[in-house]
Amino acid sequence: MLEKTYSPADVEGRLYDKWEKSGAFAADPASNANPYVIMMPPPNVTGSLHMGHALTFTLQDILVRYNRMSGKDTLWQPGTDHAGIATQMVVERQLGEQNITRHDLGREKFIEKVWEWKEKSGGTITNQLRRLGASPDWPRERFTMDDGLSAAVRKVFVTLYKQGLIYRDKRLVNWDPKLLTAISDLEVVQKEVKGHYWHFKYPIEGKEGQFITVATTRPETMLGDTGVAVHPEDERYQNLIGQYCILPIVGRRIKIVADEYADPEKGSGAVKITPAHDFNDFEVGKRNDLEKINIMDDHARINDEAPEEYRGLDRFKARELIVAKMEELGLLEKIEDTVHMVPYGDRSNVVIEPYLTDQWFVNAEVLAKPATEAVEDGRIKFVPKNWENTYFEWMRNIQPWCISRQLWWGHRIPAWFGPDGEIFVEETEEEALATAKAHFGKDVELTQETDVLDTWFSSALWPFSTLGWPDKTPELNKYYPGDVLVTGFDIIFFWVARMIMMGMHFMDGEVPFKDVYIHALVRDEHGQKMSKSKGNVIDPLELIDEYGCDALRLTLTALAAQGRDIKLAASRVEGYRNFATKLWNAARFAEMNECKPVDGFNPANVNSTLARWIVGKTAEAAKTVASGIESYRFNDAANGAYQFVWGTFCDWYLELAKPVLMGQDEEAKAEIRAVTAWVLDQILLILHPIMPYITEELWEKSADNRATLLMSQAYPKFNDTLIDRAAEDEIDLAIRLIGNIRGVRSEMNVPPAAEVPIYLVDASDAMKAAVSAQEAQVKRLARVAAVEFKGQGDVATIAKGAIQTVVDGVTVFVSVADFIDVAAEKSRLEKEIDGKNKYIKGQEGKLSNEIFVSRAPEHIVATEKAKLEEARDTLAKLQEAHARIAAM
RNA sequence: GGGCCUAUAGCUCAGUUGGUUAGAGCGUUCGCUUGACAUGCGAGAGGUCACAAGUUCGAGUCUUGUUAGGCCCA
Repeated sequence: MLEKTYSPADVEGRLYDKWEKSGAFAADPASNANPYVIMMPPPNVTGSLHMGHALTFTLQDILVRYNRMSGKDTLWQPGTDHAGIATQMVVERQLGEQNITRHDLGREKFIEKVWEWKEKSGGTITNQLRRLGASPDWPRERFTMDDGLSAAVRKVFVTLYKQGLIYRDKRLVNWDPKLLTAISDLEVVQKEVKGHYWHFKYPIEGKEGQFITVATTRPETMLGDTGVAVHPEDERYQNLIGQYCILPIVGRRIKIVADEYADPEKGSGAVKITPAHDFNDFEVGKRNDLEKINIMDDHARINDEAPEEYRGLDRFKARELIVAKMEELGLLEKIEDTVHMVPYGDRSNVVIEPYLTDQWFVNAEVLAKPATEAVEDGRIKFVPKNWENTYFEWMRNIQPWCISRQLWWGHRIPAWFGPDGEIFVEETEEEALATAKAHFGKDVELTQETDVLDTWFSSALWPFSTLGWPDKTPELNKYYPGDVLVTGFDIIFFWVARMIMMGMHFMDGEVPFKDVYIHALVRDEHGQKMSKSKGNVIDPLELIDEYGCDALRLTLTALAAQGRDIKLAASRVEGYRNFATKLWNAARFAEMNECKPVDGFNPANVNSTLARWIVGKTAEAAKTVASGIESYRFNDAANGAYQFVWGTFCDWYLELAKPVLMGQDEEAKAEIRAVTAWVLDQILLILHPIMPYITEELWEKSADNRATLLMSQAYPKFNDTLIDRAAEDEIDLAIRLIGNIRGVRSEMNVPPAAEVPIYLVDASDAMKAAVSAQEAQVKRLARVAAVEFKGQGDVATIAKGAIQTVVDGVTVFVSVADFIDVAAEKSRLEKEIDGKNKYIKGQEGKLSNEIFVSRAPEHIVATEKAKLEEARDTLAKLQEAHARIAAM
């Protein structure tokens, strides 16, 4: 006997172990089945499960479980990425507790420590994924620093280098002066900050007392100024173009150049140019041949290029001193308050410095071209489609991708420098030495590049590196390209774009996946982004503990409508937990009534109307849920299942089945038992991708000996011939009748316990047959003592003490005797008559409009006419009823 | 400044190609220890579909504009 409520904590761990040990998660390259492949975007190895993960992995798991049940050879490739900066920071922090820095250890020892950390703590997120019920092929789990994946990284690097698509260059990069590494544009967050515009006067060379005024938000960079730019058409400065001014404090002679970058509307219209410390100035400097002077070291302290008194100072300290000095020199014209954007590192949260260094770059423009085309011509589809714009926007303006990082943890760049700085790029040191020997004509000593690669460089290879590339493995052959990439929009640039570029370049132009499903962001119930600092983070594991994994999964699925963020409140999860309880109790009811699956049961062969009706509804529900999942309309799938289970199966079918199950007709009882068990099984199958635990548990418990796991069963797919219109008509009529009776009873305050007779006047033979067939059900559910059919002649007698309602044009007298309140019944009928009248007026207006009748499609006109007729019919009956009441 | 998105019941949201009297969950009101379930059952109230104009026989749905909010990029 099932317990009264479902207790997730007791089953989840056990079932997960059972699944995992059974091997049911595994792909089978040797099978003949068509593949279905999702490459799990590898979470950060330092990460722990947050709500965004819960959503993305729930949706992926739904797709995977559904396709696996649908007979596909399914590969869901799990793994984690090595998260260069994040992981290095974690381990450094740990060392810091013992007052050790990574420099104390040295590179090799430090990396050993990182691996130790990974072995010990790197499994956190994958274990949390198990708690979510995720079903990837765990034995195939990969890590971006694996030997195999590292070999792929080297191969890709060397290939791109030899193709001229990777190069080393001295360019401005985003430099993180705390982490001491370059970071990508995408790891920089622009923050609005209150600051100042300092207006400095630079003396014009040879013109005593003449100045040109420039405004800056970063006074300290003036130490690196090598020019002043004015707009070429700015009349104020025409005579100064080509002249020089003398940079105060430094004393350098710098040129005044004409460049359209200078905005005549802004400040004085003249702008100081620091090519080595500003991205825009870098371009201006290039156009005007200005010198690039780097005035900082990698900690963003002023270096030896600057006058002595500033050397070694932090950039912000230098700022103060320079402003003070300018003021002292009488060259500070004014200070304005302003609000401007300042770049911060998303990991370190310090101000990022545009910094001139040697770095390695990928020529992304070349790789982006085919990757853009693949989306343009539909080989890759974004769902929802509008994200394609975001993708195009970025791809068409793509910048060189800086892939080197000044870290220790990561793939060390396979480049070696000869004694003269000559670069040798090879997959191994031996090859590099050999190439160098050929180059120099003798053995030389090489030193390897100390930089490592951006983590995204290796994760971009994930769709093929995990399958064994560059080896031509059976997996690579079968599982590339994948079916869909599921991710959030914030990762389109990091992941999607780069995976497409790399995939197409190294897999003969073949795309890495056909669909990209972009899901929402999970926010708190007020629509705020969840963040630790706001304290509004909801921990998915806590929700799982409290409400069960299935409740969380169903909640996220039901809320995952396309194109809208998810606002999550615990109360929603509670509601869906109640759904799990409901399902549990339906199964419990079935168990109590001995509804057990019958071998060889064929839903097409059931006889009773009720059975035929629920079989048809089940077929419809299976279709709704399946097509929801297939079209990535997860909310439709969840709501369709919810509606069916609660609104149809529990609220109506089980209630209608009760008279049979409690009755004496053994043959009818046997059929209802069999069909109930069958429907319940279908429900478990239909719901399994969304709610894997409770369904598996009920599957196990609702029959004596299940041969296989639910998760390995075939997903239900039915023929529409199972839908029986006649059965639908009969049951729907019964439902309408019961609904109407309940409605008027409740409105007229008839005590719920009172069982009262009803009379149907002038019912058609068909209606009589249907109502008679469902009499027991109507009696039970509408609390009716007896159902009788009467003619017009009986009306006078039965009207007494009756309230009246009209169902399908037939007046139903609900004989409530003493409970009747004539005045209330009269006004109730008047209200109903009013409503009908209003509707009829509208319909008449529509149908008397000749243009509507002539232009609207025939079937629309026909249905509108039919609706009008029906309303008129009902109105007439209601008016008669009202007249009778009024006469009392 | 450029781009994208959103505005429907008190709240959170569905509403795929225009066509029933616009739906759900939560909340709320009334009533119920009805033999699976009070994590429940039954019945109700609650909407000028942001605003304006247009296209159309017909607009929550399409077009344009306005307002408000959000996100991305500069």
